[in-house]
Parts: sequence; structure tokens; C-alpha cells
Amino acid sequence: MREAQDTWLPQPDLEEVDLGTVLQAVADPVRLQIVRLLDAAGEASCTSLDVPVKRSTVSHHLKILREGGVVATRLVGNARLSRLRRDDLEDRFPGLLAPILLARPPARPRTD
Amino acid sequence: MREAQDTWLPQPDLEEVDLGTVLQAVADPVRLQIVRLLDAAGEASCTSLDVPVKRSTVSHHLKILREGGVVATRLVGNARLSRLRRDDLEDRFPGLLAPILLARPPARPRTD
DNA sequence: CGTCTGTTACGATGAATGTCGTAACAGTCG
DNA sequence: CGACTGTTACGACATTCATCGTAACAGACG
Repeated sequence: MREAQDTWLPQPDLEEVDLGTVLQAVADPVRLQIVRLLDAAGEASCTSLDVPVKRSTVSHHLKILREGGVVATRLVGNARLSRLRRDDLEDRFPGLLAPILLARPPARPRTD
Repeated sequence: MREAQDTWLPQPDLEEVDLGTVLQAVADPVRLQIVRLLDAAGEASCTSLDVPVKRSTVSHHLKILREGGVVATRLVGNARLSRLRRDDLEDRFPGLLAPILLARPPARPRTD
């Protein structure tokens, strides 16, 4: 269960994480969906994420989330498993992540 | 002290407020600054907001914040006083606003 | 060693948006 | 009533960004 020995993709230091960047990261519908999927699954690879965009786009979003300090990615064999930096975010912006994950959809669903 | 009799600009119903829209609204640096100024001042008009953009842009941002459900604007005489919908947001997304308002700036200031 | 799967990097493109200048509009005051 | 202040609406422009297709790269497996 020790993942500290694994190789991790570069990510910003905790105190360098900017609130606006985090908000902008999770503001995107696809990225918000990714964040929630990661929250539910704990860890997920690029292909296992069920989002309606191409793989290259998923990788792009994961990169933005990682550079924004929202997710961390470790290299396990052939896969890159990404997870939420829940504890880090909780320490940096206490109480921010929970309401985002628990938020209910608006009363008027997408009727387009 | 009852402002209910005042004329209010149209704003989305509480349950129709979308999380992504709110996050996208406050993700912008200028709008985040406006939100914090409103939080500190309680109420403010367009010209009294000290932000480094033109008045028309301030009005644009206020419109986005209002349409996003973040602020409410009432017409008082010649002025349009905007304020945070703190109670509404707290009811819709409990705990979301507080960490945003209290967040500390990143450790490494803009050195780019 | 060769192949396959999974992942990412790169370049291009269309859409969204932050910003501004100007004009129009409403309320106030003399 | 006329002028002034404050506010917003509209159009335009430059930038950013989400998306995609293709190609390159790494590890696993036979």
C-alpha cells in the first residue's frame, strides 16, 4: 500500500497551488466529471475514465488538473493512475473540495 | 432595512444555479476580486469597485456573476448596488463560499 | 526481440470570452 | 426643463482554450 516508492508525475507544491487555477480547473464540465469519477473510483487510468471526449482530450484535462494541483498521477507499470489530492487540497483550502463533490445538479436539467 | 420592496435585477432561481457556472464565475481573477470586495463591503456599486478594468468590463463581470447566481443587484435611486448571495449560496452549495473567501494566496507569488 | 496495448506529445482549428470604446438610458440636482 | 453623473448595452477585437487527429513513446507479454 506504499505508493511513495512509485514514480509520480511532476506536480505543484501544496502552497503554490492557486485558488483561481483550481477553480478554473474544476469549472470545466468534463474536468468536473473527471474529478467526481476519481473521487468515486479512488484511482483511475486515462482510458478507464468514462467521459465523452477523446483520449487525447482526457490526457489534456488530466494535465491541467495535475498542473493545477488537483490530481496526482503515479506510474504503475504500463498505466498512469491518477487520483485526487484530497488531503492536500483539504489542507490548502479547507472545506473547498467537499461541497464541490457533494453538489447536486441544478433543478432544471440540461434541456438542450 | 427591508430591501424586499426594492427593484431587483433578474437573477436565477436558487435551485437552478449550476455549480460549474458558479465555479467558472469565481474562477476569473477579476471576478474573484469583485466577490471578495463585495464580501468585505457588503454592498457596492459598479464604480465603487476598485478593480483594474474599465467600467464596462466591471458591468460585464457583474452580469456574469449575477446570471451565475453569485450576486444580486438592487436598484436604489441612481445606483445599482450588488451584493453576494451568501445565504442563497450557502443553502445551495453548503460550505462552498467560505473556503473561497478565506483562501490564502499561493506561497510563490507571480514570479513569471 | 517483436508486437501489442496504453499513454502522451504535438499541431491545427473552431468556439468561447475577457477587454475595450462608444453610445444610450435613467435618475438627480440646480 | 436642462445638464450632469452613474450605469448598462452593443459591437469589435485579441486571446485563450477545448477538442480532435496523428504520431511517438514506454512497458508488458509471448
